Amino acid sequence: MDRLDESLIALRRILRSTELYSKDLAQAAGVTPAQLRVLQILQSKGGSATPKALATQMGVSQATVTALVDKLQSRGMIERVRSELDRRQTNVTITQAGLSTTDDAPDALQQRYVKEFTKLDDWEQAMLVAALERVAAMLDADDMDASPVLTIGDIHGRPSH
Amino acid sequence: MDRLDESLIALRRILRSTELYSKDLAQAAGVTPAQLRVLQILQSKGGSATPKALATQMGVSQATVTALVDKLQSRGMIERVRSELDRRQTNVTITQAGLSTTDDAPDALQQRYVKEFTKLDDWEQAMLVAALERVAAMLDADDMDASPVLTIGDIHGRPSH
DNA sequence: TCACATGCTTTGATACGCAAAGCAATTAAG
DNA sequence: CTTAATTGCTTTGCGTATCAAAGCATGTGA
Repeated sequence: MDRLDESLIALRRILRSTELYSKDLAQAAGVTPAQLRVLQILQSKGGSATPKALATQMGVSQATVTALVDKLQSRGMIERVRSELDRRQTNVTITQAGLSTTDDAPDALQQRYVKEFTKLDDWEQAMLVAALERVAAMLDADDMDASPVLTIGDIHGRPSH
Repeated sequence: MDRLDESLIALRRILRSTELYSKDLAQAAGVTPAQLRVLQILQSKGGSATPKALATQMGVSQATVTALVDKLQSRGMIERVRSELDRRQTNVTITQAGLSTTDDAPDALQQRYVKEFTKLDDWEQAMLVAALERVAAMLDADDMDASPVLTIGDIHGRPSH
C-alpha cells in the first residue's frame, strides 16, 4: 500500500463521514439535507437571500430552489417577501422556526472537528491547514472562485469570523 | 481568520470539488452518479457482485440497488445471472459496455490528484498522508468499519494495490 | 414604445431512496 | 420430513431532488 493509496483512502473516509453526517444532521433537524442547506445559507447571510443567490451558492437551478423554498415555506421555516426596489426579486427570509431548526441541529461532526482541532498543538494545526489547503488546491478545478456552502454546513455556532 | 476557519474552508473546498466532479464525471459517462458508482464497484470487485454486497458497500437499501441495477441492465451495462450455488442470490456482472463506460469516464479529478500527488517531494507526501488520516480520524464516527466507495470513485485505472 | 434581459415560477419528466409487502430458496427445529 | 424462521431479491407505493423548457412579470436600453 503506497502513500497515494493511503491518501485516497483517507480522503474517502473524510467524504464518507461528511456524507453520513449531513444525512443524520438533517434528519435530526426534521428537514431534508437540501432543505437544511437552504436554511444554513440563509442564516449565514444574515437571514435572507434571493432564490437566485441561493441557486448560485448551492450549485443547483433556480427551479430547484423554488421547490425547496416551497417546502420550507409550507412548513413555516421561511417567508417570501417581494422586493420593493426590484419587484422581480423575492427575498427569502428565515423565520424564527427556521432559526430554531438550524440551532437545534446537533452539528455533531462539525463540533467534533472543532473540538479535536483545538486540542492539537500549534504546529499540528499549522500542518493540517497547510495539508488541507494543499489538497484543496490539488483538487480545485479552475472554475472555483466563490466559497459556497458545502455539505459540512457553514461555520455556524461559532461567531468568530 | 484563525486556523480553524482556514481548515474548515479548505475542507469545504475539497468536498465541493469532489461533489462537482462526481456530477461531471457521471454526465460525461452517460450515466447518473449512482449508476456509475455501481459500475465502479463492480469493476473493482473483479466484474461482479451480489445486490446485497452492492447495497452494503454503497450504504443504500437493497431496493435502491434493484432499481439502479434495473436501469443499468436495460442499458446493457450489466447482466443478472442467477447463482447456481444458492439460487436466492443473483450475480450482477458488468458487461463490455459497462466496462467501456467506466473506462471512458474521464476521471479528471482523480487523475489530477494522482498527478499532483506524485509530483510532491517524499516528505510532503508523508505529511499529506499524516494530515489526511488525522482529519479522517477526527471526523470518523465510531461506526466506521467498511471502506465504502465514495463520490471520489474507487481507486481505478491504477492497477497497483 | 418595443425589444430584450432578468428573476422567479410552473410544468413535465427522470432519478434517488426508503419502508413494507411479497416471493423464492435455504436452513434450522422438531 | 415437515414446519418455521431466515435470507436474498423484487415489487409497490410514496416522497424528495433535480433539471429543461416554457411562461409570466418586471426592469432596461435603444
